Amino acid sequence: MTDERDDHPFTRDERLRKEERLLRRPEFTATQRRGGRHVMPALVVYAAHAEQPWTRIGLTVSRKVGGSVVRNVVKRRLREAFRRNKRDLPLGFDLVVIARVGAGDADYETLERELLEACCNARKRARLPKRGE
RNA sequence: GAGAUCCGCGAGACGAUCGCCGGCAGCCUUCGGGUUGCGGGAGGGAAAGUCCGGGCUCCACAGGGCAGGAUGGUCGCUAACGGCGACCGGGGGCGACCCCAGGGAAAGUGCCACAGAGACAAACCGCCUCGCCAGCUCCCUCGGGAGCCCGAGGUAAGGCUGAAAAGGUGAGGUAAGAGCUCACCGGGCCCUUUGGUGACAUCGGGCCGUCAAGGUAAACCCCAUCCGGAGCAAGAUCGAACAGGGGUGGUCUCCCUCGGGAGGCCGCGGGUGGCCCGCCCGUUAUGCCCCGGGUAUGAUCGCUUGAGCCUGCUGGCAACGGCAGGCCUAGAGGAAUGAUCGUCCACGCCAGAACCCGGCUUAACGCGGGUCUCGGAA
RNA sequence: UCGGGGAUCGUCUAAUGGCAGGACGACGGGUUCUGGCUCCGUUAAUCUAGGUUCGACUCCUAGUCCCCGAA
Repeated sequence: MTDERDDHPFTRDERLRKEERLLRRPEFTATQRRGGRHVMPALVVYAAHAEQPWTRIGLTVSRKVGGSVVRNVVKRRLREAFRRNKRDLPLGFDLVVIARVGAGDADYETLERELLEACCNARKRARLPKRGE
C-alpha cells in the first residue's frame, strides 16, 4: 500500500466527496459485522476492508449524544478530521465512527486525536477481505 | 440603595485560508460529470413541543337521524383561531399591577366522606304548652300541691360539628319562638330615566318576608356557536423490475339479426373516512376484488414571491388596517455552516430550516427604560 | 407527519373525588450452634407546575420522560 497511495485522486487532495462516505444502512451493518473495532472515550470506530481502492467514512451520532445542534457539530468535526487526515489513514477501508455520549463535550482536537488512534488500532483487527461466512 | 412589577432591545463583529450545499455564466465531456469565474448559504425569539387556527394538495360533497369534539362576559381585529386588543363584571395585592373555562343549579339526575341533631330535610339536646295511670323526690294546714319520669303537641331563638346549616342588627310580639310583624341595611323580580353598538352602569318607582331557601356543571347534563376527511411520505409527471394464479352470483321483464343487447329486483364489492337509514358507482371485463410475486433507498416538479420584509405617510385608544416607494432573503434529500489564524467587544444563553404562514406554550443569556413600595441622605 | 397509551415506595402492581394498600426487596428483632426457611416490626411512593373543588393519584390546562401503532 505504498506505491498507489498518492495515485488515487481521492486521496491526493483534501476534499470530501460523496463517494468517500458511507450513506446506506447495509453499508454500515456490513462494516460493523466484518470490521475490527476500537473504543475510545468519545468514539467507537469500526474498520473493514473495502471493495474500492479508497477509504470511506460513515458517521453515527445518536440522540443520546445531545440535541440536534450538538449532533451536527460532532458530525461536522468528525468529517473535518477525516478530510484533513485522509493522507495519513490507510487505504481501501470502510470506517464507521459511532459517537459516544462524551463526544458532545469533546473539542475538535480531542476528536481528531481519538479518530486517528482508533482508526489505526481498529484496522489491525480487521479481517482480510476473504469470502467469509 | 433594596425589593417588586410592566415594557422594550440585542443575539458577538470584521477579515483571510482550506472544505461543504445550491444558483447563474463560460469551457470540456465517455452525458455519470468535471472545471473556471461570479454570487448566495442557520435564521429565530424560540426554528422546539406539535397544543390550536389557516393557506395549499388529494379524496368526498342528495338528504335525514344519532353520536363525537371544541368553545363559552361584550364589542372589535383577523384568512382563521381555543389567538390578540379594548371594555364590562368578579377576585387578589399597601401599591405599580396581576389573575379569572366569566352561559344555565325553580329542566332533570347524581355527589357532598369524617364530624355533626341535621347536608336540604328533619328535630338530638334545649325552650314552651297541655295531660298525668303507675313510680320516685320534696313541701304540707294530711285534703292536696310542686318537680322528675312518661305521653300528646308547638317551636327552630340557642347549642355543638363542619368547607358549607333557610341574610344581618334592633324593636315589637309570644306559652315559647320564628320575616311572625315592623324599622334600617342587604337581596330578588318587574317597569322606568340617562349613558353606552353591547356586556353593563345608573335614576326613580312598584311588587316580593313564598327572601321557595346551600355547594358542585374542569359530575352527568341543558343552551348557544363552530367543526367533512386526510396530510408535502399530500399530490403530479416520467421511468425500472417481476410470475403468475383464483373469483366476478341469482332471478324477472322487454328487444332481438338467437350471437347478444337494454332495464328492474335480490345478493356481492366499493364510496359517502364515527354509526345507521338513505343515496351514488361497479357487477359486459384492457375493469374490479383476493392471494402470490417484483421493484430505483429512481428522476423531475411540488420547493420557496409570501396573509413576505424594510422605510415613509396615514386611519384607529389598541389589536390591526390603507397608500406610496424600495428589496429578493437557505431550499437539502443520510440531509449543506466545520477547522485554523488575526484584530476588537470582554467571552456569547437556549439552541439547527425540511411545504408555508398566524398564534399559544415551554427553554434560556445579557442590556435598557417606565412605574410602585420600603429604607437612607439632602 | 399523524394517532394511541402510560408515569404511584428500590422493583412489580392496587385504590367511587374522602386515611395511598399489597407483594418482593432492604433494615432491625425473634427462632437456630451458624446460615436458609419461617414469624414480628420498621423503612419507603402518587413525574413536574398551575387550576377547579371543602377536599385531587383521580377532574382540567401546560410541560418533561417513556412505550406502542399507521403512512
